[in-house]
Amino acid sequence: MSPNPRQLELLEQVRERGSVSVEALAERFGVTLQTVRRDVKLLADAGLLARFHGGARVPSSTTENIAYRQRQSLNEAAKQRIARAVARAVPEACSMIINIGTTTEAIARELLQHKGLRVITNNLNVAAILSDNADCEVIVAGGVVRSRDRGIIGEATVDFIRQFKVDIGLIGISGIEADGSLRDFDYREVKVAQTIIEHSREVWLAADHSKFNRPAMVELAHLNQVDVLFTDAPPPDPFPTLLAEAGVSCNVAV
Amino acid sequence: MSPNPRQLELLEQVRERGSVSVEALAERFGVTLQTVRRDVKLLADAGLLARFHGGARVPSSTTENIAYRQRQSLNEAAKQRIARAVARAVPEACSMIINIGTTTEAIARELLQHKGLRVITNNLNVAAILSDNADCEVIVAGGVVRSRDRGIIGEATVDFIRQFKVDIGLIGISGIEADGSLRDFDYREVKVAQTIIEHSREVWLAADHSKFNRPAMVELAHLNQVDVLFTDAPPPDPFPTLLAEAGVSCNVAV
DNA sequence: ACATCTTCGAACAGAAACGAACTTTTGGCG
DNA sequence: CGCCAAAAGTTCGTTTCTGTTCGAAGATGT
Repeated sequence: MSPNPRQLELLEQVRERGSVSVEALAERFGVTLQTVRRDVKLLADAGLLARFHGGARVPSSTTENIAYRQRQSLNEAAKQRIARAVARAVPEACSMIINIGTTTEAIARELLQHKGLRVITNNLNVAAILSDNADCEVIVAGGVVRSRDRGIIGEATVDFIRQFKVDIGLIGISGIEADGSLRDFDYREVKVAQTIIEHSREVWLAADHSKFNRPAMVELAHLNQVDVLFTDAPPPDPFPTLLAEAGVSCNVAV
Repeated sequence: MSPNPRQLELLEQVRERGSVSVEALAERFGVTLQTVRRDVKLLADAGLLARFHGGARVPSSTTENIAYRQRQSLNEAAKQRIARAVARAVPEACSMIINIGTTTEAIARELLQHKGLRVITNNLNVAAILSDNADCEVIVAGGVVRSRDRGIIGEATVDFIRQFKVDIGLIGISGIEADGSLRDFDYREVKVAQTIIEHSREVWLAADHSKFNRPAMVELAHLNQVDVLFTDAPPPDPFPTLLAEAGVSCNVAV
């Protein structure tokens, strides 16, 4: 089978929103319900999506996973903008480590056209996305898979990442506090992120505006370990000062 | 093949716009539809673009992936039966290593209801499937991701797997020859499979009937390293004798 | 459990796209 | 100028896609 653009976009729609009704899809593409059903059946048979009475959704869907997908569609536009800005800044043929997070997944999608990348990641979704880029060597870190977001964490993951040293370490986080500390919720994920920072020549942080002043439990790092911050809106006080003191260049995506 | 200027520009057009209709291309170049089709066919055969009914688009390996998915639907019923048989045989709360293959993915789906499993895999798809089982610890092996089937292969993968010793090693293969040798196509995958065999207390082989007498390049192992064979039809001669000699118990799924 | 409203899927028909075979044009080259 | 080969155009039977219709299957509310 060779899927046509409509079918590919259908897939994208479903992946973006988690689930879409047949009717909405028919409307979107200006075709009849029956045609959408045919497309959906085709893609479902290929295992690329799952169907339910009235529509289609992403194939994997525990409750947790859906929650994650929904979080993914939160601030979707902001994430997209950040992702594009990051992708523009990434040179061709460089090596990177990319960690867990909905923003980093958006970035991975934007990197599909880059040539000669070598990407190490502890995020199954990032690995799956980038494995579609024939001109990108994807290395996935070993370790325990967390079902919530398909992140790979744990001691083994840390050991695995230690083997490398890359040009760019790209991390997403849960929160930045007013003292300049970067924080996350899961202790084991923090360990991985710290290792990524240590093994990157340059550290890029991707965080949309909702992350500023958002509290999280575990301290991961401090702003002065970061080289570039990518975000979607000018940071609120006191962050401009903090960023300047820490020598972080701030890239606000428009 | 030596593409003419029009064909080169056609390629460029497709890459720029993602996908273009045959008609638009014909218009663009002032030639007939048939000529465009000839060009498109040529470029598609060379793998430089993918075609769909009505036009052409970039050969995103989502497409290759779909080809893989379709292979998955080949002998689907047989694989499903094998998968169910394997799942019935897997005790609760055991540890396993599962390798690459469409059959092993079907098995992963059947294991979604098992409790207390600990699964190590070098297959991103298996990892993704089983991560939906909240009561299953999934460990993914680190290494290079092969875009064709999202298998993880290479030296790092071998090293990673060496850390473990599990109850059951579950492998799928490309072919079993009449001398009892198990074979596959990719050298690096074979290395991984060998390591899995070494680090499993018991080796289970899943192979549908199409695998018997199917030639493949690289020798992976021999039947006498296998403890149980799961298949969907009684093996043809001379395999019954071979299996008996090798002490392999054969489980034919009905 | 029943009635009702949706959604689904099979079957058919018209339209569009395809591919094979054949013809025409184009551009050397003796 | 005439010949030849390669590229492009033409024609036509075949395949693929899409919309339509209608009975079956699935959801929903009482």
